[in-house]
Amino acid sequence: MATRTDKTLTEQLAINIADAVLSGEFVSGQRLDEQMLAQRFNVSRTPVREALRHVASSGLVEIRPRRGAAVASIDKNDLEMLFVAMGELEAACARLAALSMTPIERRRLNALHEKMADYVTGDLPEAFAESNLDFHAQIYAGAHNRALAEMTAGLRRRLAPYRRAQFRTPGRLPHSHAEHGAVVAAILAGHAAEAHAAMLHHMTLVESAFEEFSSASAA
Amino acid sequence: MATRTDKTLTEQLAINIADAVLSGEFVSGQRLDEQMLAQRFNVSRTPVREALRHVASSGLVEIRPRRGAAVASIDKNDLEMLFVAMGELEAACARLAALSMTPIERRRLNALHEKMADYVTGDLPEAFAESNLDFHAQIYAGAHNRALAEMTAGLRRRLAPYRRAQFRTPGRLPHSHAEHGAVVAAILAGHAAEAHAAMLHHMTLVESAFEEFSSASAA
DNA sequence: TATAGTCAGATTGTATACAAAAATCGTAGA
DNA sequence: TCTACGATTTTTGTATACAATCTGACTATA
Repeated sequence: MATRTDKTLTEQLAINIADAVLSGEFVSGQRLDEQMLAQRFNVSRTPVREALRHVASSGLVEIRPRRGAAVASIDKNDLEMLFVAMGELEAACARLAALSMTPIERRRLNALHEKMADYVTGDLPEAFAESNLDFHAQIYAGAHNRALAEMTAGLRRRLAPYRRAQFRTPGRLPHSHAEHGAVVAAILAGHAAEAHAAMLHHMTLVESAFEEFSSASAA
Repeated sequence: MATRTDKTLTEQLAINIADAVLSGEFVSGQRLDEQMLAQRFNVSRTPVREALRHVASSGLVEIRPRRGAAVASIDKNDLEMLFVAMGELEAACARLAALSMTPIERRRLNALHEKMADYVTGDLPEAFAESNLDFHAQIYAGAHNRALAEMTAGLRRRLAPYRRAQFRTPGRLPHSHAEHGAVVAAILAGHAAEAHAAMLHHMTLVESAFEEFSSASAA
C-alpha cells in the first residue's frame, strides 16, 4: 500500500482510526459508531465509512452488513494463528532474500546485525527493538517482492501491540541476536533453505516468548 | 473474507466489478469512471466508490487520490513477482498442512490425488484443472490457518486469468500430477520441510510453464 | 414469570447535492 | 508548427438527506 502524500480525509482518517486501534484507545470488540467517529474527527459520515472499510481490509476492524463496524476482537486462537502466519511469511521473505539480495543489501544487513550486538552487550532493549524493526524491514525489502513484503509488513504492524514487551523478557536479547545471526549467515551465504529454517526458528521462539507473557493481557 | 449473504449493493457491486476485471471485460489499465459504473449497474456513486475501494484492497484495481480508479495494469515484472509470492504462500500452506492436517483430511487429499490420476491417463485437462482447484484448496484448509489461507486463495484468484491455458501445454498434465504426488507424500508423512520444498518446486514449474506461454498475451 | 409480538429509537445503506481538484481543449504567442 | 497559458468541462471528494434495517424496551398473553 503505497502511502503517498494523500491529503484526502479518507486516508487521514484510516490512519487515525488504525492508530487508535493499535494504540489501544479503541479496545477489542468496541463498536465504532460512524456518527461518533464523524463527530470526533469533524468530518461527515462518508469519509468515515470509506476509512472504516479500508481499515477493515487489514483486519483491524470487522464490518458486518447493516450492523456496523467494531474493533476486531482477537481471541487467543486468532492471535496464535496470526503469529504462525507471520512466521511463515517472514521465513519466505528470508528465503527470497537469500536468493535475491544485492551485495550492498547483504553488507548493510550484516552491518546492522553487528551494530545490534552492541545493544545486547549494553543491555539496551529499546535500541535493540528499534533496530529490530529495521532488521526485518531490510529482509522484506531484500526479498525483492513487493506483494510479499507488504503482506508481511502489514501483519507485523497488526501484531505489534502484542509484542510490545517482547525484549523485556530476561535473557531474550542475546537469544534474539543469536537467532538473527543464523539468519544473517544463511542469507549472506545465499542458502535459501537455511535462511527459511533459521527465520522460522526465530519467529517460533518469538511466538513462544509472547505466550509466556500473555497470561497477563486478556483479549 | 466470509462472503455471507450480503444483500448490500456495495458487496454485489464489488463482486460484479471484480468479475468484470477477471473475465477480461475491463482490460488492464482501463479507467473505471464512477458515473459510468453507477449508470451501468443502476445505482448511485456511493456504493460504487465503496465497492471500488474494496476491490482495490485485493489489488485488482488501483485508486490514485483524486485521479480515479483504473484496472491495475500488471506488467511482466509484477506478474512474475505475484507468481513468486504465490509459490511461497502455497509452500507455506503445504508446510503447515503437513504439520496440522487431521487423518481425515490427509485421506481426502490422497483420495483426490488418486482420482486425478484418472484424468491424466484419460487426458482430460478440464477435469484435471477443476480438481486442481480442489487440491490446492484442501491444502489451504489443511494448514488450519485462516489468515494464510485467505491470502493464498486471494492471490490464486487474482492470478487465475493468467493461468487459463496452464494444462493445455502438451505433457504438462502428467508432470503436474507427479509433482502433486511428491507434495501429497510429504504431507501424508508429516514431513514439513519436504512438503514445503515439493510445493515450491511444483509452483516454480507452473510459473515457468506460464512463462513459455506468455509470449502471446500482452499486458 | 416467561415469552412472543409490536413499536419507537438509533444506526446503517443509498441517493443526491455541492465543492474542489484535475483533465481537456482552445487560443494566443513565439 | 509548436508551446504555453487559461478557461471550460469533467471527475472525484465531501456533506447532507432520505430510506431501510436493526436494536431494545414495553406490553399483552399464556
